[in-house]
Amino acid sequence: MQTAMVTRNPAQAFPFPVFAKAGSALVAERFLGRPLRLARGAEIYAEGSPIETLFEVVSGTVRTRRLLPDGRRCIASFALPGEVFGLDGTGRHRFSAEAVTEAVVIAFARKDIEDCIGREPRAAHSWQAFTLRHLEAAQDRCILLGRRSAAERVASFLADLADRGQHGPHLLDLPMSRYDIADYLGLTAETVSRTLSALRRRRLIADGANHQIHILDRDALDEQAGEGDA
Amino acid sequence: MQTAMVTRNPAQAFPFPVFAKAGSALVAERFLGRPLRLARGAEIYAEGSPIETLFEVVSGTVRTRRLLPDGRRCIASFALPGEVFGLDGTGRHRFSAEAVTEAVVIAFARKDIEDCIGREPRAAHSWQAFTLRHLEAAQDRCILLGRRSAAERVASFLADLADRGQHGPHLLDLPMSRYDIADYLGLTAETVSRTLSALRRRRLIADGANHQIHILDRDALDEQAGEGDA
DNA sequence: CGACATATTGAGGCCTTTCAATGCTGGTGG
DNA sequence: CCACCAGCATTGAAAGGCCTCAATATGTCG
Repeated sequence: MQTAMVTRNPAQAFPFPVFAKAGSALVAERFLGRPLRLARGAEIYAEGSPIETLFEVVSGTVRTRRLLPDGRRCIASFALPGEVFGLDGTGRHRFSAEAVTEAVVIAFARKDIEDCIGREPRAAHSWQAFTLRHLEAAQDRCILLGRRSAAERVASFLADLADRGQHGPHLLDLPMSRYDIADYLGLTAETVSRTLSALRRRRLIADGANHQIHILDRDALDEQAGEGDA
Repeated sequence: MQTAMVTRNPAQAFPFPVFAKAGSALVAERFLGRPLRLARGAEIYAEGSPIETLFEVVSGTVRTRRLLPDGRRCIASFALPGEVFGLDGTGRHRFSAEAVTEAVVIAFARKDIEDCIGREPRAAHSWQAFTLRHLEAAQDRCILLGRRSAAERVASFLADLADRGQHGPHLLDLPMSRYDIADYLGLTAETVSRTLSALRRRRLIADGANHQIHILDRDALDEQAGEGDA
């Protein structure tokens, strides 16, 4: 259960401050970033802009996404409170980042982090593990997108959000639109909507107030998600 | 063109020895790994086994893949000569690795590499960039799998292999089976076969001897692949 | 050369998409 | 305070792309 959570949620393994788990208190104190307050829909950085900063979400939800030339959109990740985003390339951002809801994020200068890595062996190690966990998540997503049905993807998404969220395994926030979810799962908004309706009909989930979802039968949901992986 | 190649082919950015680009000759010499000769289909490591080694391909082709509980298979990557594989998790392998063809690979003790990272700031930096490039590739693959048609996926795959291969941009080796390609692209073997036939019919490609493919119209193939990304 | 795995091709079906209409909700201004 | 508006969600019907099942070709290795 614990390990599954880590796999599902690479970013959360690094609670604020970013390097808290670097094994060095000194490190943690170096990164007292600058907090940003964001309106709904606000762009945090654009695709193609140079990478100078990493961000940690304090409150709200952030999405990173790319637009294809023909207008198709892909969402690479949603960042929840406590998670880090901005790690999407070596030199320039290969995705843009926008606030899904009102949000507060903290910016960390990437330069500072890299300097630190150069000086602090344990930070380097920790940072490496952090990146690897993101890589694991991306690989799992490839499997989800390549080999799983719409029903499995949506169930898996809900289970993942519940595990990453702050309301326990049976309640989750779903602040993003059906279109965002669809772009994240490689589906259409209509299919997402239909799949959610089917889950409601089967009494696996129920709607709550404020875009919340209650998971009524977590075992059945996990089963529908395809048992553990992804 | 050059940058596109790097994006497509993260592993090749580190030719043998693994750390040749670490900026430190000293580093390169530390990793004189042990060469392994592999028969066709031989397993190099199993899913779930502890990660102790990283591998560089000297000759032949290697695949990393996972089997889902219900028998569906996913291939995470193909490693070509000069490329590195084995970087698929923090503690245990989350994929297995097998030789697609007869192959020679060189094993590097991960422990040595991590020790080195701790001691050599430049190695840490270099390693970090290396991992990030793998992450970029995985993210691009998510877009490929989530938002592109069968025709785009296959064209993109061929273009990618040509860029990574050693015969220039108009000739490539295709040693893996249609099933392997299908499991890599999130399709079925039949669809891959049909798509290749369509490309042949349109004179974008032609078969060569020994599982080679000639790219007759590279521009058209890139166009079919969806223009640059992926 | 023969046996087996792999590749190709065809026909039909299913799942997801597309197109379209309706209902809902939250924010805004009269 | 309420009505209106715009965006989002839901649902339906039809189409399309990819998959499944099946048969036939090709090639590869003993």
